Amino acid sequence: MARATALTPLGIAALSLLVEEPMHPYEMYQLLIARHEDRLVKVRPGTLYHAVGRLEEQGLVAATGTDRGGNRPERTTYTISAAGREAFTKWLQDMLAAPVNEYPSFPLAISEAYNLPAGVVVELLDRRLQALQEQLHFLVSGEELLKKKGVERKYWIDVQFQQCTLQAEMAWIRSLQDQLRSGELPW
Amino acid sequence: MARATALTPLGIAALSLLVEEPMHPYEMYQLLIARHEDRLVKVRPGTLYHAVGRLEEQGLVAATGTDRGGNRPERTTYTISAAGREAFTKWLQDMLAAPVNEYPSFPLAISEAYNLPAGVVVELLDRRLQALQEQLHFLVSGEELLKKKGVERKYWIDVQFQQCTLQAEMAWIRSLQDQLRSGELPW
DNA sequence: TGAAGATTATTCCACGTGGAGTATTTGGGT
DNA sequence: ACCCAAATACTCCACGTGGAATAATCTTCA
Repeated sequence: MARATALTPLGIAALSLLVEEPMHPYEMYQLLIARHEDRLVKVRPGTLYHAVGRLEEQGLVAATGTDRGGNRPERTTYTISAAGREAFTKWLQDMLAAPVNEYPSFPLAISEAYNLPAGVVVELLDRRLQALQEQLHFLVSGEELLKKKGVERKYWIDVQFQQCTLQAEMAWIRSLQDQLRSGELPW
Repeated sequence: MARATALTPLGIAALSLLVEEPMHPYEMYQLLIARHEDRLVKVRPGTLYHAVGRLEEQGLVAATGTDRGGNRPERTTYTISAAGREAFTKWLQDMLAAPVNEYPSFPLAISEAYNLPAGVVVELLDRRLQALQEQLHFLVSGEELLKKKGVERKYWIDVQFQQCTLQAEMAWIRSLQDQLRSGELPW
């Protein structure tokens, strides 16, 4: 029940699963992958075990029973505590209400782009646009699948958000390319 | 001259400064703060020294002379190497050409938002909008200052990029709020 | 039947980060 | 002339991450 160090995204993902029902870390891992949550959180087995361990130390989850199937290593099942539910909703509220700078590296690359010749920058951004286009297609078809399956929309609003920001980035890149090609932006 | 582990953003910022001229870590720190580069990279004195140390181990920079002013700890001046210049432009090209998922936490928060009542979500997003509005103002006034000072535009295109993505996020949030308020999106 | 490979389930270690700590020195006020 | 605060210039430690290692069991195809 050590001091409350800030919750990590993976810790949040774990708590979110434990809100549904108690489970053991490896089951969390499988669920996160199956649900494609790894699009939103970096999911790595090693990190997950550490994350759950820390949640336990902080008293947000508790180990409740350790069954074993066959002779495999025994699986420890964890259950979320009242404090865990509280910390989870608190994190959620904080993250929705207050933006935090997470220092993505594309803006940094953009700001250093003047170190390269204009023509090269245009060409590199072309490649980026292609990759972004693919991501967009992926998101759109994913959305259609979810719609077809009849999954309630409130469970996948993040897909629309990602589409929205993706399109904004693409539009900006195109406009920069135009300005570089036309010479409107002196380089 | 150890193996080439991936360059970190702060390492890139350091290299970028050393492209201009040799200097010692603390001068880098001052310059990064003075130029407000800490908007794009997380700049922490401790981390900076480590970052430069690693660059040296990788042979991307070299310590060239250690003067001392007064009786203060001696300052080691670093110079960028040919390999350093190469690694720098390579990073730049890679980052411009290929998007990398950096797992920002707002999408995660969005995707978990269904755990809160619709009314609360709307209210939390209101607060977020206010904060984003302030950031936008800050960016716009920063832009005006740079324009007034006559700084060439190629040195601050990142400001426009940030404005663009900020506005996209705000627009999306407003549309989500509308859908929640009107009940168009069942919660 | 038997070997190869995937799956299950977890531990361990090397690395980068960031906050706190340290020690000197300059500048500003009284 | 003196004291305090800020700046200068770094070092160190605790923590989170992620990739590799481990080891057993289940599947699959010849």
